[in-house]
Amino acid sequence: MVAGHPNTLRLAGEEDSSKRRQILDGAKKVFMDFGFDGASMGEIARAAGVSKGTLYVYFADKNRLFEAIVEEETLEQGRLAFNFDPGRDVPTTLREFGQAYIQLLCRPGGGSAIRTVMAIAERMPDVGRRYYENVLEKMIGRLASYLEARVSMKELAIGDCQFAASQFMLMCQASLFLPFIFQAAPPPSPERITQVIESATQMFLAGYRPRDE
Amino acid sequence: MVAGHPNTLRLAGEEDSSKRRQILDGAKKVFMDFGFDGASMGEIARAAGVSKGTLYVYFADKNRLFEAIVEEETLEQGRLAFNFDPGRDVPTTLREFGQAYIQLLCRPGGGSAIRTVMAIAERMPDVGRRYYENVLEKMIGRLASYLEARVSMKELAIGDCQFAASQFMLMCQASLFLPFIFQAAPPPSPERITQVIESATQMFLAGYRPRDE
Amino acid sequence: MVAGHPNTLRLAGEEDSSKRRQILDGAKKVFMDFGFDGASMGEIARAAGVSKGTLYVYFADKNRLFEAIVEEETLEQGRLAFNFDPGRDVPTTLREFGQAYIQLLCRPGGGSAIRTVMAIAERMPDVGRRYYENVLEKMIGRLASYLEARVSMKELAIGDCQFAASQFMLMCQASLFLPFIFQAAPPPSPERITQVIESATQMFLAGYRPRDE
Amino acid sequence: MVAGHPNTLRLAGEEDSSKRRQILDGAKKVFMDFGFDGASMGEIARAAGVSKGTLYVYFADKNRLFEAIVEEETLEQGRLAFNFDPGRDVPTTLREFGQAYIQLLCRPGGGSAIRTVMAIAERMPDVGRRYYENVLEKMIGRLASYLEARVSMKELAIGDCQFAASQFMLMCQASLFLPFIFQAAPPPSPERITQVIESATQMFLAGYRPRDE
DNA sequence: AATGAATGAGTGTTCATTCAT
DNA sequence: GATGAATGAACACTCATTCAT
Repeated sequence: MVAGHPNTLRLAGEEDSSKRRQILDGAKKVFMDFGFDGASMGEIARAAGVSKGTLYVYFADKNRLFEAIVEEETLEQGRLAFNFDPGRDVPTTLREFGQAYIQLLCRPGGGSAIRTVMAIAERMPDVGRRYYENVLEKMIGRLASYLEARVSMKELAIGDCQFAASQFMLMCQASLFLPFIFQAAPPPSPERITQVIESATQMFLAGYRPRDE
Repeated sequence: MVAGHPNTLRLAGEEDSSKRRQILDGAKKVFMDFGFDGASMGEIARAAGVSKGTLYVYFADKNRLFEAIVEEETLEQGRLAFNFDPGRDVPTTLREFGQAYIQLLCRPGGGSAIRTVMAIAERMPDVGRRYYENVLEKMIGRLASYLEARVSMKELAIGDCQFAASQFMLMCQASLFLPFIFQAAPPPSPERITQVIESATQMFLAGYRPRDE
Repeated sequence: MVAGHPNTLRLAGEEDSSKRRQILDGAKKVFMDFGFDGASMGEIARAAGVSKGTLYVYFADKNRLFEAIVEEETLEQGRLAFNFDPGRDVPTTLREFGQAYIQLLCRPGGGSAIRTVMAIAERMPDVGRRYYENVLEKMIGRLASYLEARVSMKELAIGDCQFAASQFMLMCQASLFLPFIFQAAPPPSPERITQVIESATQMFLAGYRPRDE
Repeated sequence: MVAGHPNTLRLAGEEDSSKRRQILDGAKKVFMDFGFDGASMGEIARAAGVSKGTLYVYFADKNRLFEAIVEEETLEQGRLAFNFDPGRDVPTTLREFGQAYIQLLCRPGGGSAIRTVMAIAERMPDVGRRYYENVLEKMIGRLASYLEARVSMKELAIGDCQFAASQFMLMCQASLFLPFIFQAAPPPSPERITQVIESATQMFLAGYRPRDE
């Protein structure tokens, strides 16, 4: 009956129709602010400035709209550029990456994609998995590649670079992300973030600096 | 108006009535599996083996029931004992604590308290804050106290033990928690956990071992 | 199964058990304040200081409890004594009766039996009818008897005394009862009541004074 | 939040949408038959021939729907035309007005607005007050104006015309309204009404006819 | 394509009533 | 008799979804 929703027909690279764009923008705001269950299609329609019916012209149902939002966020965050020039020195690279990473996690304004996706991951495992793989794992992978490059330059001594990358990223979160996501503290100040990342960098270097014999 | 639900009258230490216990157990399962919004009072009643009406005999409303679940989980997790004997050596203490901590986070069986609380923290900030303070912050604090003891024994050189504790705990999660919570990987094997914690311990010691001059 | 509720077994004149009395008192207050639907059995139990279960020991259900209340109120108001001594002069008798009647109707403190019964009369016609017959019609009848006595003394010229009594009573309400019951005005002052009744009395006398030929 | 229900947007004079009209008609019937509490939204939906959800498209909640019904009834009854031409003689005017008034009060078909509003007036004082002011008080006022005109023509001798109007209206109810509203008697026959009003008219004239010196 | 009126299944909650103690 | 824990049917209300226009 439904011959296919517009979204399923879109070719890669085709630009969104303005209505579809409107909907995605409105829905993103509402989903991120209220979570999947807390967001109502009516609220989304209002936020998008379209009628409720129009939502269903572009998206088969609420799930699919949500998935589209997460997919877009996933792509966007997956596209984030970091300077992983293998020629750059390790401390600088780690510091800059750490900054960008924490800013992604602790985005002010509350509605954070990561929380929203975490929340629903149990009921929509594919959504969670894809977000993890395309954003976080990918980020880990890119950092890991950089680290490998420096390992082969003998500047670092790391057994499992993928794992080391993950370690670094989590250290960057220390004292920042959990209080933020549990609403136990206001978003951290830039100064605090800098301190934390500096410490993570030092620790990382202390742990993975090649041992002089 | 209502002079108080049975739960508000319970004395400390008084054991739960069996019905109340049943409800808490059923509700915990449903809330943890489906999240606050995804859980319906009907489903909870069914899971608890009581009628919907009975739910409201023991809890004023869905929010209060949820809060009671989280409170209980909070207390239970906050009561978790770790061996922080200041006389024990650092590597052993960190390893054992790390194991217990990761087992708490990555509890098999899906429905995890931490995810459920995270998910709702934006709309129920008090619930989120209390969980963080009474479980995670408390755990950090206890590890920090231990570290301080070892610092004064000159075995560690740490500026901010609270922060260092947080760093250690996050390192323990490396490659484990995020894939788990995003449903991107099955719960990690005990061996994998041991490896990760060993690495975190080594890194921690490398970073905070006192420098001989 | 139920061999008969205590109330159905009570002999006339037997005094109420204290529990039954408590229930009637509590229920009366709650029913008069909130109406039949607005009153809950729980609230009634609380007001009566007994358990909800006990309500059902004495009364088969909410309807029967309500009927008992109305019945009691009916009897009580039906027992109200007025001085209808046929020897007393008409103006005095009318004035005094009018006062008592208005005080019955416009009882301060809100919860008025008459409103409560009116409200439910469509759904419980028997209750309404019995209240009307045993209170209002009876009152009309007693006034009518008095009037008849004075008619036979040639002091009044009335064709239908029953109807004339009804006319007098309604005139006494002029400007008082409707604003009161529609919450459009505070309960009338005693002075105002006196004026109104005086006017009703004059009008009545003007209308039913025997015509001298 | 919600920018306004359709009803709030209606321009004066704009005719009701057919659905809105259907709902008002169905709800009126159910509310008048069962009272505010006795009426369920499901029953109203059925009576109106719409779905429950549709009720909430047009009215924010049950209270608002009820208020709209009463408001409409209020306006309709407030618009009732009476011939209060100051040139018409008093007995005719009173008789005709009395007829119309009693027909309003004792409308056959049971469900009477006046009873329904009375019943709820304690819990919804505004609704009660507005009904009284816009229907009954207004009617009293119009009769009072007519009486004043005749007073200045020396045809009547009345101190307080507002009060006299109220007296007349209540006398017209004698033996009619209370039995009707308490379900103690079937609606009165037209002949009976005529008699009652004739008597009220006579009494009124007897009381307020100017005294010849 | 876009609308928005309409739907009805589902929600949280209340409450008259029952019954084991 | 008296209790109060427990029930489940009913309620007001929400919201994802449909469909005639």
